Amino acid sequence: MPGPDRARAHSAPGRDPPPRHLGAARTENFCYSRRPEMAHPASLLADTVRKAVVDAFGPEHAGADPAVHRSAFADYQADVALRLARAVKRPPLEIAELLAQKVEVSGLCSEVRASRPGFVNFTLDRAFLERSVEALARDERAGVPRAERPETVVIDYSAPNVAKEMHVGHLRTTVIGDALARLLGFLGHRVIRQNHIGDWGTPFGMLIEHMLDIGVGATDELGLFQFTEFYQAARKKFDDDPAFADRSRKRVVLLQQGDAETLALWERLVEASRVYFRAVYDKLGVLLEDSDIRGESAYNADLPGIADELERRGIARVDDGALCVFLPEFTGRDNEPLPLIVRKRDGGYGYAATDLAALRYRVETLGATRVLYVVGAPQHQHLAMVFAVAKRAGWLPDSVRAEHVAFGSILDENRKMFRTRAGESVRLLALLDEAIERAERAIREKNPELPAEERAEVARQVGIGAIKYADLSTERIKDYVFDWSRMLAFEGNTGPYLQYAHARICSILRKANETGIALASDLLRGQVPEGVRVELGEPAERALAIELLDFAAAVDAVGVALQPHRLCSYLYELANTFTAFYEACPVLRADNPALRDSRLVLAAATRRVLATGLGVLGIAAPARM
RNA sequence: GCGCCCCUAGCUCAGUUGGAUAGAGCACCGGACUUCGAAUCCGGUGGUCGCAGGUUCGAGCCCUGCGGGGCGCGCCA
Repeated sequence: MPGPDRARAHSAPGRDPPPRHLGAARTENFCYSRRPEMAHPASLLADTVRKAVVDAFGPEHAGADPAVHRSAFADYQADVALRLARAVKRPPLEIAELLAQKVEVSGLCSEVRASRPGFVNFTLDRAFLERSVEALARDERAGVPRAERPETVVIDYSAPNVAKEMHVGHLRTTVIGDALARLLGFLGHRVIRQNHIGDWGTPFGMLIEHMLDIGVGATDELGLFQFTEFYQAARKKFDDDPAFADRSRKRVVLLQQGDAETLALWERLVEASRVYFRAVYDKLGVLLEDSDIRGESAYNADLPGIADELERRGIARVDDGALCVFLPEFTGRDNEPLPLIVRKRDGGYGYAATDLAALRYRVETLGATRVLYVVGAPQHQHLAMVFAVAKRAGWLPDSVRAEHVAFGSILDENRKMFRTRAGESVRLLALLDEAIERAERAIREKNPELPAEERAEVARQVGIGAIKYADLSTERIKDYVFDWSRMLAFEGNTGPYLQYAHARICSILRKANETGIALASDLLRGQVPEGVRVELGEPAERALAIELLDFAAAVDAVGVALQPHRLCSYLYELANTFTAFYEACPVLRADNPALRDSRLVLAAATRRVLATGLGVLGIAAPARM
C-alpha cells in the first residue's frame, strides 16, 4: 500500500517552499552550435550547483559533490544540501531552499524547487531541450565531449598463447578490452593497445623439436589451425619419450642463448600464430593488430636489469635460491609474507619479472598515465603485488594509475566453468561460428525477405554482437552464465534487441525518404538542415530528449569506472524510451509537416546515439535485419 | 589456516560517490495488429535485498561478525 509519508514528504501543500518560476528562457546562453564541445545537462547542473554552494556557504565548500542525478520527481535533483547540513550546521531544507534561490539556471531550467527533507529539484527548460537535441542530432559525436585532460592509456588485453588455440577463456578479456579501448579512444584519450601474448618459456623447447619432427613446413599448414593437436602431440612425446624430452630441454637452452637457427624456428611458430590470431580477431571484430603485439619475449633483455636493480636496492633478496620480494601486506599460509618470485632458483625469470618489465616499459617508454590490465579476477593478488613492487621500485609513480580491470568466469547452465562435454575448453572460433549460425537461422525465420547475401553479413553482426553484448552487459567482476537462447533473444537487454531497435529506426527514415519527405534523405546521411526545429510538446517526446542528452554522461561514467555494462543499461533504457515515444507519437502521420519533421529528427538522433553507443562497445548496428 | 570476490523475484540480471516508492527480461496470467517493422508494445502476479548487529537524518550500497558459493596462497604463465 502506498505510504502516507510519500504525500507528506513530497507534495504536502504549504510545507514545501513554493517553486521558483523563471522567466522566458535565454537559450542563447546555451547555444551549443557555437561551442566547440557540448556539455550535457547533468554536468551543466553540477557546475551551477557547485557555484551556488560556494556563493551561499563560502569557498571552503568548493569541493562538495553537488550530487546531481536523474530524479523520479523532476528531471534532475541535487542532494548536496543533505550532505552539507552537518558541515554548515543548518537544516537541510533551509540549505536546499537557499541553493534553489541562488542557483543560476536561466536558459537551462524552467523551474527549481526545494523539497523535503533537502532535495533540490530541477525541471529543464523546454527550449533548452529542443535546441540541445537539435545540436545532438547534427553532432557526429552525439553530444559526447572530448576529455579535457587527455590521458595516455595503455590497455593490456587478450594475451593468447603462441601455438595454442584461443578458447572461451580469452573471450572476456578480448571483448572487454576492445570495448574499453574504443570507448576511451572515443573520449579523446590516447589509447595504446598491448597484446601481451605468451610467446616465451620452456614449452617452446618441445614445440620446436616436435615441429622439426613433423617437418618445419607442416606448421604452415596448421590451417585454422590444429594447434591443440600439435601442442598435445608435443606434450605426449615429452612425457613418454626421454630422448625427446632431453632434446627439448637442450632446445630451450639454445633458444634462451639466442641461437640463430632456433630463433628462426621459434619465429616460424610465432608467425603461424599471428596468422591465426588475425583470423580470430577479424571474425570477432576487434581492433587488435599485429602492431599491438608485444609479447613476453619482448622483455627478455630487460629481465636481468630488473632483478639486479631490485636486489641491489635491497627490495628483493635471495630466499631458498630464488630472488624474491617480500611484501608485509601480502600474506599466505601460516601468515608468512608472500614472495613475489622475480628470478627462479634455476636462474630463469618468472612471469612476475616480465610483468614488472612490461609495467616499467609502459610508464617510461610509452608514457602511460593510466595502465589497464584486463585480466581475470583470480590474478588479483598477483597484480596487486606487481603494482606494489613497482611502486616501491619507483617504476610506478603516483602520477600513473595502474588498474586491474578484473572479470569473472563464464559458467554453463549448471554454474560450472564453461567447458565441452569432454571437459575441454571450448574453442573460440567454434563458439563464434555457432553464434553466427544461430543468428542466421533466427533471421531467416523472422525476416525471409532479406537477401541471402545481406543476411549472411547481418547474421555475423548479430551473432557476434550477441556474444559481445552478453559479456559486456553484466557487471564484469561477477561470473556470468552463458546461455544461447537468452543472448540471442530479441526481447530484453540483449544485443539483438538494440540492433533491432536501431534497424527499425532506419526503416522509418527509409520509408519517409521513399514517401518523398525531403528531410529524410538528409537524416539518412546523418545531416540535419538548418531551420529544422524540434518540438517537445508531448511528454514522451520530452522524455526521449532527456534520455538522449544523457548519453554523454553514460559514456563518461564508463570511462571512469571501466564498467561497460552501464553503457549497456543506458542504451537499453534509451531503446525503451524510444519505443514509448514511438507508440505515443505518430511520426510519418503526424498532424502537420513541422511536427513530422521534428519527430523524424528525434528518431534520427536516437539512431545516432544507438549506433554510436553500440559502436564504442565494438558492436555493429545494421540498418536492416 | 590466511586472503580476494560473489549472494537482490521461481530463473538470468540492473540498482550511478549512501538519497525520496528496490527495477528489467524470461516464465506465468490477461490485453493491444485492416494503421509508421507485433522480432517491438501495455497491464497483472511475484522480493524478510543470505543472516545478525552497528554507523547515519537516511543502508541493497558503508563497518563488524556469521552462513553459503567460487578462486588464490614459493620457483607454470
